[in-house]
Amino acid sequence: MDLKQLAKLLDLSPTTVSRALNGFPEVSQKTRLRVLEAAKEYNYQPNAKAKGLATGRTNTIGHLIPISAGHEMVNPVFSDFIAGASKAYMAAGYDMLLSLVDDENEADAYRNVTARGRVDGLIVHGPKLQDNRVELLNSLDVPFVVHGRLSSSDGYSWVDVNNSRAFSRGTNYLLELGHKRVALINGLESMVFAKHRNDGYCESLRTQQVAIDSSLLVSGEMTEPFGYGSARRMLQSENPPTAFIVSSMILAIGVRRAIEERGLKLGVDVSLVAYDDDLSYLTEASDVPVFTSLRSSVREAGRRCAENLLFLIDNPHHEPLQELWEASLIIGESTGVAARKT
Amino acid sequence: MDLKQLAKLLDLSPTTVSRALNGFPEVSQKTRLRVLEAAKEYNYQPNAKAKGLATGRTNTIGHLIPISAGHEMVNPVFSDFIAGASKAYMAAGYDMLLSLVDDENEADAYRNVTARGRVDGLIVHGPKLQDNRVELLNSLDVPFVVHGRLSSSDGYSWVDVNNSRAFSRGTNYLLELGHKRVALINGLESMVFAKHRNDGYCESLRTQQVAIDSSLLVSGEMTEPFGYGSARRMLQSENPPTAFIVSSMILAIGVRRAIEERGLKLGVDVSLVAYDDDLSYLTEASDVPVFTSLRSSVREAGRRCAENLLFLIDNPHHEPLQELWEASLIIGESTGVAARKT
DNA sequence: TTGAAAGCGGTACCAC
DNA sequence: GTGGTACCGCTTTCAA
Repeated sequence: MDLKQLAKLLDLSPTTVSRALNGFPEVSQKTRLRVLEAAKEYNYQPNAKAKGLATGRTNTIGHLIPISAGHEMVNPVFSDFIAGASKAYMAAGYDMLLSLVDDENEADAYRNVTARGRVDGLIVHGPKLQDNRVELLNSLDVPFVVHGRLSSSDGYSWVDVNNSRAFSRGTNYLLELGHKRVALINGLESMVFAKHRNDGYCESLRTQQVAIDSSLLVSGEMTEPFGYGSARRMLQSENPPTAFIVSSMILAIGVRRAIEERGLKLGVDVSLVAYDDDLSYLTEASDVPVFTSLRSSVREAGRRCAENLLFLIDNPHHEPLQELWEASLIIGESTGVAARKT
Repeated sequence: MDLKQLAKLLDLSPTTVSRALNGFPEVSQKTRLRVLEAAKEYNYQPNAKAKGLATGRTNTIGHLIPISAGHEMVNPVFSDFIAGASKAYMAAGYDMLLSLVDDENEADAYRNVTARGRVDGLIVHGPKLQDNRVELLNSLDVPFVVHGRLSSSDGYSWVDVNNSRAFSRGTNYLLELGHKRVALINGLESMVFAKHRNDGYCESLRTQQVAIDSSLLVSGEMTEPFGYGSARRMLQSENPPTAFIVSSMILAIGVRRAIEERGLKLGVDVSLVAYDDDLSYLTEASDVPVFTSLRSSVREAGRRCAENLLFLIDNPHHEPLQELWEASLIIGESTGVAARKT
């Protein structure tokens, strides 16, 4: 069922039917109702390609998700982010175009998707310290919102959680428990979020006059093996850490296993603060301090990015939207934590 | 830069340029080269909407991912599946349209996306015991491939891993270690994969003449809290299990924690077989039998689904493609396992 | 308030 | 081998 057929059925011109369907004011109430009713009855849906061709819009947002070229890892938090964004798009009548691209083809992927007119806007995932995507997208003249920040925070739209604050609080928390040797198991050094987390950790140690021991500081792929291997190595050293602050749930699984394997007891011998864990259920089950998940807040970040982008699409000359976001990251309120005094 | 401009620049008709670009044979080698070169130079990309409108194709595959309406959970394995599929699409020049839909709006979402002509085909995720999507999609006359199977395996295309076999092997493995009380922590009862896993588990017990104890059998959302709560309850009972077979890595995290909290030692007091864990690194680090990850095989499943679908799109009247897949699920080769004799 | 007709940017038939 | 032209399904002037 297309517009023409529907028009013929109603004995109206396609023009009028289109106007009625799109809520133009000049259509009489009577015809509008007739049209809407018929559209519903015949389950008419306008062809997206035709509509897009005519309007220049696609009602589609592109998400190009970077994957580490070597080991096609996808960060699992993306699924939560995507879930939040998808909801916003659905509500606004937008679709989501998803592509996983490896770093080498990234620029081409952006050029491609815009040149072919597939999207009205883009979400930029996984900003890195060396990142030219903002520059590229500005030159392509397409609206976009970055999830996270680049090395500079100026001149583009972004939504970010306050990673440095979260990690200084987490570290403070462990220091207050009496720990002197707090290890940081972090994400890849090239990622901005990891730098921010590292900054927070270091700042906390500096403020508390604790020397930074580089042997307690690692960065890597957020995988269970990396968490396990790093923690294991540290725990086997002659001067092991008594506490860990860890950058993701996946890493934390590995860290826990290393702790367990070493015969140490979590919360007794070793403390652990994991960044994006979902340990809320422990509040009922034990007396370790525990706060709720980052998963729901990543979903919220997805929603915010999406909504900001949709706004920017409708308001092309608006200044950049920037949200630094504390929610659910404040230790004592929501970050995943499982720790106990040594 | 559009076709017309490019044609004018080359002093050719749009027709010829289009033909040259699309590899039609009747174009002279000389013009073809000129055209291709110019296209590259001006970074010409055909407008996807226009092309789609003219050809009736969209070069887009839709993935409608069901989310449990209540607690917007996204199964994290989806990100791996998506990664595999995305790669196949990329190679074939297709894009992926992703939408998360809650169960109530599912049928509408399928109708919508097809009626608006947004996709050339669909991947069906998360088949349930009660599922009318195959029927619906057949009536909508759109190519699709199911990841998994419905209650019936006939008359549609699917790619599935042999869940029942994987779980009977896992259970057998535990029984051979001497366990008599093996608990199954499974996914939601409404899901077909959970039924298949349950079938495998039960079959193994039956074959080994071990009575099925329904108190050792639970189904639920694949979350850490559910795994934790279930394992905890079982371990506290007067007749606790000595081994667990668990339906996902996320569940296994919870189960491990319950074991640990109880003061039991994994691999000594209790054995655990987790279905989609990534414990490959343990092979170096310990002497428990360990096999590699399901994550990479879910990625592979994504690739297979995608490739089968693309084939079906090009061969509309081909009979259904059906792949029952053992790879990486055979205990002793690849399923995530961490267990030890009691 | 309604309709005719000209695009949007390609493809594909038909003639040359 | 190449070009003219109708058309894909919708929106949007312009005229009535």
